Amino acid sequence: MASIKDVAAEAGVSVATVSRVLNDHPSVSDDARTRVLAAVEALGYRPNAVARSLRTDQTRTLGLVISDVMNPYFTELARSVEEEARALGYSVIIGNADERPDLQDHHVTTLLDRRIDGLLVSPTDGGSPRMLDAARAGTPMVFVDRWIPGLDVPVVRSDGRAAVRDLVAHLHGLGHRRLAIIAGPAATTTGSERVEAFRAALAEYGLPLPDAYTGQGDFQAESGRRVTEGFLDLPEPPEVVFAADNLMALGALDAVRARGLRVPHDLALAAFDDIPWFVHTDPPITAIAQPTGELGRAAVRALVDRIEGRPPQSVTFTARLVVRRSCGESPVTNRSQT
Amino acid sequence: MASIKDVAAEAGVSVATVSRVLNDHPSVSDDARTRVLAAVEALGYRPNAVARSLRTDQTRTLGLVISDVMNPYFTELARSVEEEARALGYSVIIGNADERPDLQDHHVTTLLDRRIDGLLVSPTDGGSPRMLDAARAGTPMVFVDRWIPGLDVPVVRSDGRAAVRDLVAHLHGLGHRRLAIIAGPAATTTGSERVEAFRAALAEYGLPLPDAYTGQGDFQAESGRRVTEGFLDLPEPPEVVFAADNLMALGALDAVRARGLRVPHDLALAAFDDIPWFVHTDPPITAIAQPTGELGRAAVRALVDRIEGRPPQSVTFTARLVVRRSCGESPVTNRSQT
DNA sequence: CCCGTAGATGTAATCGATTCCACGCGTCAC
DNA sequence: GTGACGCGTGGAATCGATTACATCTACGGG
Repeated sequence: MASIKDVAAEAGVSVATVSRVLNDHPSVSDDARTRVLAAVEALGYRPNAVARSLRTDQTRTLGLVISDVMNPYFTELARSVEEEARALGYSVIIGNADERPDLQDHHVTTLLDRRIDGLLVSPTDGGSPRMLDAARAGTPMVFVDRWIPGLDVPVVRSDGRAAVRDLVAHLHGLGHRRLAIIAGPAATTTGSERVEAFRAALAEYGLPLPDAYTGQGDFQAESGRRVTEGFLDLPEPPEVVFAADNLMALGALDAVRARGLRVPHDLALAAFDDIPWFVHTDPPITAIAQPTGELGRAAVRALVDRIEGRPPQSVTFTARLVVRRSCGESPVTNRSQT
Repeated sequence: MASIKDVAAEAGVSVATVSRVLNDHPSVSDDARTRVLAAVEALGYRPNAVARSLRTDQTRTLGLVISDVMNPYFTELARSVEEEARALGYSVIIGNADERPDLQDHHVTTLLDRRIDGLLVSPTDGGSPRMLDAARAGTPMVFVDRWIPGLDVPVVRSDGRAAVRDLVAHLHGLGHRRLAIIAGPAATTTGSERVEAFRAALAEYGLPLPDAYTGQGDFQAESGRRVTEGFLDLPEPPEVVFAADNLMALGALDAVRARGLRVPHDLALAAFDDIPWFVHTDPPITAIAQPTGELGRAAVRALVDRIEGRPPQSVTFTARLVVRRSCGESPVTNRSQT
């Protein structure tokens, strides 16, 4: 593969001049520029990004560490992150942590070894040592969706409290009184926040959230199934199950079906995180939708601001309730579009 | 950030010795090794992968260029690719082409500029110039799922002909005679192959595949919707629609619903590419399932073989039919598990 | 006792870019 | 006429690693 030296030789100039042409530095004669460009064309030369990175100490690459690529929410997040990054001239390397702290650490380490310019993280746990070190050492970093308290790292996320309140109002209006939740891991902010929001909203209606109605999940479908089975085995099962993410809602749906029961007739179901598929399930699932694309784009902008020396900003979006049919028929006026 | 020089100074040895310890070269004294390791620990030193790559001319990184990350089939493929690559000591950079040749080119260029060790591609079109150049220039490359004829590049894919035959048999057994297909872009191998397989299978039953029943899609949901609407507007609409990928099937489902019609009662539906969600749609969708995980892993192994100097092998897996309820009730004996 | 050899280590070249510094030359102002 | 200045250019240092080659020491055999 041709190097800058070959181009210089071909054009009859020094490597310095070639470099100047390539980075369009002002002081290059038209003549030299033309010859260099011709040589570049003739040799099919492309600058070696590795060498350039070594010298300039920047890779124009962002790392994105997410908890689970197979979760459509994160897939969409990853997609929007890549799009915005590309628009700003950066590439993205995605690390899939699969909700495992050890994998998360592995990816953070690898990304740091590759000297990525900045890190976008949706932490799986309370914060692995590697990540904390990196944050404290000043690696440009932004948390997205989930975050770790006590670190001076901007957070881009969405607030679901209002939407959870709307959801509980909707459920209460439908006559439901025994509401249960499948929570996410307590170590994640989204895991605990959603439970708290739900509990608070219930309290407004004077409803309790008994321990028996608080199942512990891990954001994966299987845990949704397991917890839901537990609920159904209760002497007095809940009337509604609220899953703290979309995958667990799917597991819950499976569990209900496996018993030959029906949603919403025998058990109503709602989920946090809306995804396109929820329109097509039987029945369509009522969910709380985050502006996922906005989230990803804002996170990238914050990170790039930080990298390029501008002050980065935390951003909080607002999630909203999308009513479908999985909680029972609702008054037409309360109906959102599919 | 500490460099190898700092470590050398701290340990009181030369950088050469540090490098030897790090790459566990045999001729290093125990004493030196201990001191170096202590210095590494003390400084929290991590080798700079960029510098290492420049010198050794290998990045231990694979590029994966796929057509659409949001398509669950490709998401799963990407996930299995990353897993296998990690197991073999490689990282993966994913490029999402969004079925756009220009984006595909952009990603191939960027990946090549970064001097990735090898490229895994599921081409969007007949082959962009950049890719053809790279293939001919000897860049280690493997095609996965889709491929470009006439290139000396191993192909890892699955053969759906038998499954398509099974599908047609299933449909014929259910009494359907007017079968239509939503094809993918003719420029992609999967686009044209699936139509051919379908046509051939129909021929075995003496059934025609009229042009009116051959809709042109682009592997995206919207095209499935559009084509299906066209079918429904026909004086004699088909009884079954076979979508050449999962997203177009979803679009078709939407189109049927939008007219207040029902699947399979008014129009039966089947899809190529099975995904977990098809179990949960209303009705569950009959699909042809590829061993996606196997595909991804085999592709990585082939590519790494090529990179490390072993002869790479093309691999073809076999897809299989998974019968659900979207084509009508079928005899219990013919029922696959969900 | 000396030489050959093997093991441990250091010096320096190298990978492919960027960039500081110096140099030559032409132009312009005084 | 000359000094100052600016432009275009090239030489060489540099980024952080790897590795060929040289050097030195110790040890064993003849």
